[in-house]
Amino acid sequence: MDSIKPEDRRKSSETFKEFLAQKGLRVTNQRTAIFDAVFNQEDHFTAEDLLDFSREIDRSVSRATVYRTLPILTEGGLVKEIDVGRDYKFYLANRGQKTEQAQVICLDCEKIFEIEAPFMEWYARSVAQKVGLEPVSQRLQVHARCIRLKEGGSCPNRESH
Amino acid sequence: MDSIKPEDRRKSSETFKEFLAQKGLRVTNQRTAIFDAVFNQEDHFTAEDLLDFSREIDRSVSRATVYRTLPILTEGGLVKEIDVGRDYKFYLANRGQKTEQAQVICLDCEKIFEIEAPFMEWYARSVAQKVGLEPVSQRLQVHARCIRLKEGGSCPNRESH
DNA sequence: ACTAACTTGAGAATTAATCTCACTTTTCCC
DNA sequence: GGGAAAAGTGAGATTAATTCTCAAGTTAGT
Ligand SMILES: [Mn+2]
Ligand SMILES: [Mn+2]
Ligand SMILES: [Zn+2]
Ligand SMILES: [Zn+2]
Repeated sequence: MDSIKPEDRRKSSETFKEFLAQKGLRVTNQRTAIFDAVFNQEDHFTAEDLLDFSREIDRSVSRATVYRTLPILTEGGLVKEIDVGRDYKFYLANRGQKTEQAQVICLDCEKIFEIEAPFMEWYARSVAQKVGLEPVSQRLQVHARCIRLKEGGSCPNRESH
Repeated sequence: MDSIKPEDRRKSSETFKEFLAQKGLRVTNQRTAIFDAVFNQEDHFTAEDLLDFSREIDRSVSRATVYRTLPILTEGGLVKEIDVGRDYKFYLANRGQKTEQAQVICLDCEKIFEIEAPFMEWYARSVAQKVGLEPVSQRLQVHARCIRLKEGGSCPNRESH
């Protein structure tokens, strides 16, 4: 449906080179492949997913380099790291969404939705204030079920949401 | 400061026996030790912590049994499981607090505070509704810093909070 | 081109959590 | 009280995401 325009991807790729240069990091084929793989994805992906995607671009990418590159991307704000309490993490290309987003995890289809949560920062601040602390970041996760599927049957993972 | 009264502990222990019986589970020394260890703790603890605490009560408790018992306690609502994104979980004796609690994690002293977060359920509902989902549970985590300690120096982990 | 510093791949290591299975313990019936 | 079946347990092996090690390959200035 809404795939990424090649021009956007190219532009992002330029940004990435600048990003690396600016941090004194070298531009390598592997890092570029990983970066491109990240921004090919519309949805959440795991490190292992990313290894596969990256290898479709550059066969030589290794698991170690994926795991080494992800922190660079997340700390640089290019990728969002999401931990919903499983024993592996999810990642998401950061295309400049709002910071006030919650994760709604459907218990029926396991899908994760990034949903705007207005005033979340303000709300978190009001909570943290109670112990004399100042928020640096906050996250809200909601585990939920389809309103429709009250009884048996799986969640319509497709267009339903 | 506010330690648990022996009578309360004994009462809880009775509740535990009923709890097990009612689920068709057997009352063993190990389970009892683990339960007592849990309710000796005021604060958050890890599975490994709990192993130590339990062994102080019954030397024979094994790691396997701690890990087997924790799900029984959490599913039974006696213990609250808390995942703040580290690679191990925390647990907390459930003494019947509000369900609307957020975790505020101090980045200076690593301490986790369970803080009341009024209207959190309502708020989560308003977010989940946007994708046609109905909340089953929700969690808000706030990473924060001491308002005072803007520059160097460690967080006064003691009475400060 | 030269080279120092950086980066990488393969596979070993780490570690929270789970699993296996021979051996106990608990329950429950007599 | 025994006795047996079912449930539970400990020790140690296993799993699996992630991190580490280090020899070999690359990058980016000179
Ligand atoms: Mn986790
Ligand atoms: Mn793990
Ligand atoms: Zn769904
Ligand atoms: Zn603190």
